[in-house]
Amino acid sequence: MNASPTPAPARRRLVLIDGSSYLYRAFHALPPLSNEAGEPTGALFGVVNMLRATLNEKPDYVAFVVDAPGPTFRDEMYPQYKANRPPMPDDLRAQVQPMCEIVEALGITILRVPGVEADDVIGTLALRAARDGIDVTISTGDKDFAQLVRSGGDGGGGIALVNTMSGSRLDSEASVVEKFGVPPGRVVDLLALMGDAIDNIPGVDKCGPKTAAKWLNEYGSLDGVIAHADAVKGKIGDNLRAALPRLPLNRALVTINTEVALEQGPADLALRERHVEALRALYARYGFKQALRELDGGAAADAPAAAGDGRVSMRGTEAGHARGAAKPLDGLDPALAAPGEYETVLTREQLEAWVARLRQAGAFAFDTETDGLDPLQARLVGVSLAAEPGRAAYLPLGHDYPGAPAQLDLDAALAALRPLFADPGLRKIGQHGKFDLHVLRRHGVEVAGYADDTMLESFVYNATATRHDMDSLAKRYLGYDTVKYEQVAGKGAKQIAFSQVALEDATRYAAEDADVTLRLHRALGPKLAAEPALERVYREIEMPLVQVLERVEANGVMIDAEELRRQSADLNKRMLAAQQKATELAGRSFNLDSPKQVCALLYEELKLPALVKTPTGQPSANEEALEAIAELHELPRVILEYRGLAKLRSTYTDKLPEMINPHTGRVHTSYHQAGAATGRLASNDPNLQNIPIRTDDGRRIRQAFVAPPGRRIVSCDYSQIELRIMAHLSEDEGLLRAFESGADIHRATAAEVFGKAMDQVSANERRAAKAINFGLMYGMGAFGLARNLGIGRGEAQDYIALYFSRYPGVRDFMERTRQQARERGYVETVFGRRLYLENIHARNAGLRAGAERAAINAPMQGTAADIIKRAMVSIDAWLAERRERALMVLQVHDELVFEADADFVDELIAQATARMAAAAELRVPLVIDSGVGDNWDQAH
DNA sequence: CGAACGTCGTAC
DNA sequence: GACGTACGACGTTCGT
Repeated sequence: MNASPTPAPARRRLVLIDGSSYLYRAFHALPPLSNEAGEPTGALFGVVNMLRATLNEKPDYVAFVVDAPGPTFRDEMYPQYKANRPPMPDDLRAQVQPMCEIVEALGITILRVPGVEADDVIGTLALRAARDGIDVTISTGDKDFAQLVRSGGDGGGGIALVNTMSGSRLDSEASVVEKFGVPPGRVVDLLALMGDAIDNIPGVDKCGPKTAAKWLNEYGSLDGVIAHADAVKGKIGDNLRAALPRLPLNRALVTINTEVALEQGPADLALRERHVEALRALYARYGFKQALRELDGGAAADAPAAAGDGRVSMRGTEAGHARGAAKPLDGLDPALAAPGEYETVLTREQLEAWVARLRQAGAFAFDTETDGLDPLQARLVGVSLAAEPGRAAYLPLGHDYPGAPAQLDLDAALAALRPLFADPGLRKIGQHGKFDLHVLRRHGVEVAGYADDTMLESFVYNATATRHDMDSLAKRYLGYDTVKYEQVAGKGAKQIAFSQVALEDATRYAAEDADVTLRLHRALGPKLAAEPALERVYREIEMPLVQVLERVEANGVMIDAEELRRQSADLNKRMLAAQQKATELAGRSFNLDSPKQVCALLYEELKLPALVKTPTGQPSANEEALEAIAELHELPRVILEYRGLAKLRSTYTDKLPEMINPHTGRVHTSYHQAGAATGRLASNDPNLQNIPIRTDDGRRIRQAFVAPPGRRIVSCDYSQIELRIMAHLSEDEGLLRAFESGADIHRATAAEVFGKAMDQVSANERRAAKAINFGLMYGMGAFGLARNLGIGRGEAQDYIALYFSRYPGVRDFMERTRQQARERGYVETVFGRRLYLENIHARNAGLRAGAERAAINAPMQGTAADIIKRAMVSIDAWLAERRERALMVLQVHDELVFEADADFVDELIAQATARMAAAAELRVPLVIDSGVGDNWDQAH
């Protein structure tokens, strides 16, 4: 609570596990699994997972507490105590012993105290530890323990309650009040009134948690309720008066005894070294594969490296939050953590009130709900809106199920919203809003003033976090668990369309989306604003790009499906021939698509040498491996032939025609703006950024990317943009001069490295220089270069050394970059985009080296991404008045593809190349190559 | 039977 | 172990 200037030493932590509770709950919650020997394992499995989760939190002390056989003080007090509980099922009883073995092997102390119930052991230890300043977590499924919860502070530890099966957590008085309606001190009174069927304690008939809490808040305590029992009216009042005599006993029974005499104290419960071999045997016996893997591989998992020099790495702050502090997200505005109130808008009046409220607010968050995930085909089902945290509306417009309430007319409702969305002065906030922009546009609503996108805020703030979806962001930045889509619509075969979801559930889910988006923006906006460089990347590059990408996606690209079908047929013919040949050579049939079967055939049956290994150490059947043995046998070459053909057919010629949108007749990829950590876009559904070009068979596919009659395909691409950026960043004189002169850069490099005149450079020397140029940008070493060029490692090392002696600025730049990564924990692009390197201080040398390579590559790849994004925004602005004449249809990292009227091509090329070249001011010129044709292949 | 993982291969 | 960033097809294994 009280923030001290220097970080306080971490509190010691004790976890008390209610073993019996977990065993029972896991047994009933999980399906009756068994291992290969037929022994039941379901409950065991649940308990083991819970234990592993518990140990991941690295507690200092742990106890696994179970009931000892024999009567306890409660039985003496109340002979019927737990009398209606059935005997333990045999299948569960069989799991008790193995469970204890696993607990022991994990290094956890098992406590079983005769004559004392597990609850009282836990209560006693919890209180003692808290008094000693230890933070206590009680892990149980039993809500009775809520009576012990307290916040830490003033030298005392806190006592928190977690239920790992439901994921719920009570860690403060306030959270208990929120859940039960009464503070921890009144929980026993509440339980006494409610009774407990499981323990055979009858409470007040028809009195549940709500009534009990109401009475307690009215009369202060159980004694107060008893004193005023006559004042309670109605049937339930009679029930209360009938139950009066037993209420004091009830309270005694549910009160956890915290003063039991115990031999052990908290200090005796220190976690011991786990017994790996014993665990391995137990896990193997019961078939716990995941636990086994963790046992074998998990030890290598490094703790995330905190960034050096006291700068706040986002990763670092997260780790800090995660460490079980009482408030999961310190420093968060409490208004952003309060529960929300959501309204279903069904009437004209409600809608008008919301329209007024949104306009009044000057900014609002919105989200659309649809009947599908393809933004170019989905139909609108509803819209949600929020203008202040905690208050949101869901406007259902297409829910259709038996008994669905009447909803506002779609067109009328959109007509009411249209002026809001069209007003550029009214700021709109979304999460992955490109999707919603598509949907709204297709329903006749144009959006202006799309000002903030929380996905992009998160991406620019820390691109390293791989997920930027709303659920993850809410968890990460608000400590908030959202309602999941599956929770309202089901999953798998049982999933229903959102239009079938009951309005109540739909509102809970959809309105929350808008609410959480707004809250996230309130949380992330200031974080971003505190970093001016990042704020600029977000404002000046990413946000303007959203609408541009939306247009590029909506434009789509025309595909000649007939051409692809012809190619598929041709590929198919050749695949069959290759397959027949392979069967002949192998002497039997096998699945050419299965690396496993290929390996078995080549290395075991045919005894060919396995020269290449996969990253997991197994013999590989990849191209390199097959090439290596192609001299020894005909079969590898045939497999390679087959593979090349199969790849083209399955990934491209068969797939692309399937992806044609029936409404537009074109293919619309989706660009993922927060896809690549370096800032590059990623393309999917389908991926149009990896259409083949290097081989003739592959390149033919580009002939199917066409323009309609009277139009042409125009391609403009940056020439050697990443190398130019390397020249800019390194300020290496030789490299700068080479680009200044406009020479062929690989030839110039070869001339420098091999000490020749430009026109004396051989094809082979140029090839080597090109490999060096590219390899360096990826952080490649001598080994990689040697493999790439098929030369010796020593020779490759000589080339690299020679290169660095000719281009010393490049060497210095690379060293500077590595150093910056180590010191600050991140590297940045020319425009200030940052990439944090998680593993830059990893103890594992492989991970660390990988992070260093990424650090070297990211400024170049990322700057190139920034530049083309800026160019896209600029070109799109110019095209705004000329959309009939030309469309931007594809982006492939350093290339933009357009479709244009034949008589507009020259003007387009002039503008596009000029704007691409002007997208950055570097120390070298940006050069753009362009081409025109009837298809993408010709345009290159 | 679907999810997750491993392997392979395409692009820049 | 050894070249950065992606997506996706296919086979296989896992877990429900």
